[in-house]
Amino acid sequence: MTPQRIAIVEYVANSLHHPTAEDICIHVNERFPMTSRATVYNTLHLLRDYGLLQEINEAGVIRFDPNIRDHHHFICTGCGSVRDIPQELVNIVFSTEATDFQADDIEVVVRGRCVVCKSLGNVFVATS
Amino acid sequence: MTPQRIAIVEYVANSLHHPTAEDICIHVNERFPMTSRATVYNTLHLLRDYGLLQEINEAGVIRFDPNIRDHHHFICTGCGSVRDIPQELVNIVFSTEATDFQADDIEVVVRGRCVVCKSLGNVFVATS
DNA sequence: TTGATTGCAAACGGTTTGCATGGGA
DNA sequence: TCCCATGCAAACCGTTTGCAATCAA
Repeated sequence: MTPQRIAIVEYVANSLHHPTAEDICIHVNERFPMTSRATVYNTLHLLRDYGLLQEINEAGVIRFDPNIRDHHHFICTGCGSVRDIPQELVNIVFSTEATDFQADDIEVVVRGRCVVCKSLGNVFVATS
Repeated sequence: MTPQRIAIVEYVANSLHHPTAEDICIHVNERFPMTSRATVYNTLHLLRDYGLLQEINEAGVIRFDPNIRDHHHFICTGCGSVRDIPQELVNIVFSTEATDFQADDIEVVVRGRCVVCKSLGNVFVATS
């Protein structure tokens, strides 16, 4: 456990908005300048391999989610933010009779507008 | 409508496995050598803009799906293939009372092993 | 002649890798 | 001493863009 790793873990663990690797790089560098991308990615992949966080790939960009319980995701089409939806709120009935594959995991992604973007009338804003 | 465009449309329309842009490039070049990536992407984006196909982004790679009806996807963790799941097979009950966002679209991704990988015992094969 | 389509090559952005350095056990 | 985390830079891969050549109307 090095200072850089602690900073990465703390930042991801305390974030509610599923930061991208780039977000994490920027914030860790505010506390520990000169922290390289390699270190950030290396640490995040270790955490993932140990099952301490989830990777979610949204539109080609990997985001990191400290919530490892079964849950689903809401993605705002206004501001690009990603939030968790507790498993309990989503009830899926999936008829497996007509299928020949073995289902190991079901992921639900809900897209729409968050309360802020809804009130602001944001319809689409590039996530740059 | 140029020969290249017709080849692209035919290939995507007749494919059941949701080809990537690279897959499409390779197949179109078998019929029309020298077809450039720019042409393939350009045509695919046109088709998408006209609503004639869907883009699905799986693990950072864009795949193209000629099925534009509402449906969901199964992704095989053995061979990486992607298949459609008809809307009718998936029944989602989503309680919106506890949420403050506006849900516009729900996407379900089922991961598991297809019938072939199940019988071959494939657990994970890199999709290269 | 005009506009759209094409091929090429370079740029782009996020991610991964190779390698030398340096600190801790 | 050995191992492993680190920083840097380059490579990588899929995608996008700029531009000149070409084709059809």
